[in-house]
Parts: sequence; C-alpha cells; structure tokens
Amino acid sequence: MRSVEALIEQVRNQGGKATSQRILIWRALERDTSHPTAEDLYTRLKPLLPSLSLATLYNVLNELVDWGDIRRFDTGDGRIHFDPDTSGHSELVCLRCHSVIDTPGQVDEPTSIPAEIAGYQIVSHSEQYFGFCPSCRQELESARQASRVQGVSDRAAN
Amino acid sequence: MRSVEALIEQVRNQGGKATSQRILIWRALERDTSHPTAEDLYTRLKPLLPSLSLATLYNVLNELVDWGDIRRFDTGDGRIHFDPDTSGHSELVCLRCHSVIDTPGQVDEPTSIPAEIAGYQIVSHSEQYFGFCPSCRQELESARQASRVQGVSDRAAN
DNA sequence: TTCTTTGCAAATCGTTTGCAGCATG
DNA sequence: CATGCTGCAAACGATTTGCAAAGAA
Repeated sequence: MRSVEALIEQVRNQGGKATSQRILIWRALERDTSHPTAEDLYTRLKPLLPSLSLATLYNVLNELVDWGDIRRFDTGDGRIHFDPDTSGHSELVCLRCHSVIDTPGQVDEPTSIPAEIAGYQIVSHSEQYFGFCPSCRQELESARQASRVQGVSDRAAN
Repeated sequence: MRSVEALIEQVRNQGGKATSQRILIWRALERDTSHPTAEDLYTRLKPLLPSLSLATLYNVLNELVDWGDIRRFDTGDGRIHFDPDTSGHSELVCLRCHSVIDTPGQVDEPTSIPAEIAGYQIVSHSEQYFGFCPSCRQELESARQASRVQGVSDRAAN
C-alpha cells in the first residue's frame, strides 16, 4: 500500500476528498499484517470514530482494492480478508480453522511444493498477479483521454 | 486434484458413498482450467443430470476444498471460484473486469514483481500455501485416533 | 436394511445500494 | 457554496442449512 500522503494526493487528483474516515482507515491499514476482514477493522475503528459506518468502510476498502493498494482474498471462512502488503511475501492458510499468517522466512522453490512449512502440513499452493487485462487497460486509457478533453485534472491518475 | 479413482477410494474409506452426483462433478473438474464458480458448473452440469441441485454441488465442492483437492479463490466479483490445479502455476486476475486466466509461460522471479505479464499491467502479487496449521493437525490426529478406538475404518484417511 | 447423501426451499449473513444531510476544497 | 462522501437502513444474492425421501453398500 502507498503512504497515506500518496493516497491523499491520489484522491485529490481524482477530484475526491480526503475525509477523516478515509484517512483513519488508511492509517489503520499501514503496517497491518493481521489480514483483517471489514468487520475486524470496524470493531477496531468504531471506538476511535463512533459515527463510522460499515458501509463507508467497505467503500474505502473497495476503492483501495481498485487502486491495487490492498489485496482481497478468501481464506474459506466466508468473509473477505484484506492485506495492505501487496508484494514479495506469501501466506499460510489453514483449510480447517481458516487462520492466516504471513509465511515466516523465505520460501524460494517455485517449482515444487514443500510438504511442510512452519509446522503447517501443506496440501496446495496458489499464486496470483493482480492488475489490468489488455482490454481493460484500453478502456481505462480511453476514459482517461475523454476526461482530459473535458478539462478534468487527471495528472498522475493511478 | 487427485484422480476420480483415488477420490472414490477416499470417500469409501471414510464410510461415504460414491454417488453419481459426486462422480459427475469430479469428472467435470478434471482438466478444467476455466476457474469456474458454483453457478458456472451448475449451468454446465444441470443438462447432464437434471435432478442435480446447487446445494449438492456446493457440498461436493466444499468437500474437495477440505481435502485440498481443489482450491477456492476470490477474483473480486463476489463469487467463489474453484481451481482443481493446486500446484505449480499462477493466475492473472483483472482488478477491473475480474477475469482470470492461468499465467502463460513461466514467471520465475519470486522477489520482484514484473510490471507487465502477457499484456496485463500488474499492480500486486500474492502467494498462498494451503494446508493444516499445527493446532489443527493435532486435533485431526486426535480425532483419527478416537475413531480408530471405536473400530471405524480409517485406513489411508488422507 | 442401514446410514449417508440428495433435493428442495427457506434461512443466513456478508456486502452493496439509494438517498438525504454533511463536510471538504 | 458546489459536490463528493457519509451514515442509515433496506435490498441483495451467494452460500448454507433442515429435513423428508432416495439410493449406495
């Protein structure tokens, strides 16, 4: 995830507003390695900003996902988990209790699955790259040009 | 995913039954690289077995996930996608249209994220290992021993 | 026959949405 | 002050569940 400062710039460049809710949520995500769900964050932040609503939290989280600043993933427990660490690490997910932890140390054998990591009995492996497919890239580019014609500021858009 | 034959053995060893529904679903998943949702499979299989219900499909899919034979993951579209290929490959997921494809060719740089793969503009990366955490392993082992005392067959219980 | 699994339909619950009021730029 | 964002509550929809009937072993 980018810094809070960079996110403020992002949102302003898009004609958006750096509200207290957004900033609170962004700060909460910085250095968060607990892979929280929306509920988890809500429970944690509600006392700090009692007027905060779950819907706003979802809005802000989804926005960060769209920007590629956080990543959503499924542990099998039926809720979406979020992770602000978007590069260079892997997770260990339990198929039974659905807990997640970051893989301690390094796992650098991309071609074979280790039978065990950090006491976990490993049964399957997954790797994903998130981004924009060729046709979406094209559509995003068209939209960007269209708004430029209208005179809307789009410097450093994404 | 293991072969249909191995799955039949698995289910029988657990005192379960190799029903036509299970076998149909297992066959459908063999060599499926389309990352289908439950609905996708339902649409595909309903004509082949008109009595099939979505609930049964979910039951069978969840069972395969618990066994580690298929993997569930989230593309951001709000449904769960399933993949019977549980090792040695990665996926490209579009943050905008939520499409998924298997990464063509090889991506063998685990420490840096490429800016582009197969025309996709990459913004984040994720890697997961699924299995059983130390405490769940222990509980599973206890359960296994308990059923052994009761005389229930548990040969080769995974 | 016995016991697991199925199919149906209803229930669940995480997430999204519509809209009036509020706060940011 | 213009507009984007929030908070509320209602809507949504994918997945799960309860139970009687069906069909493997």
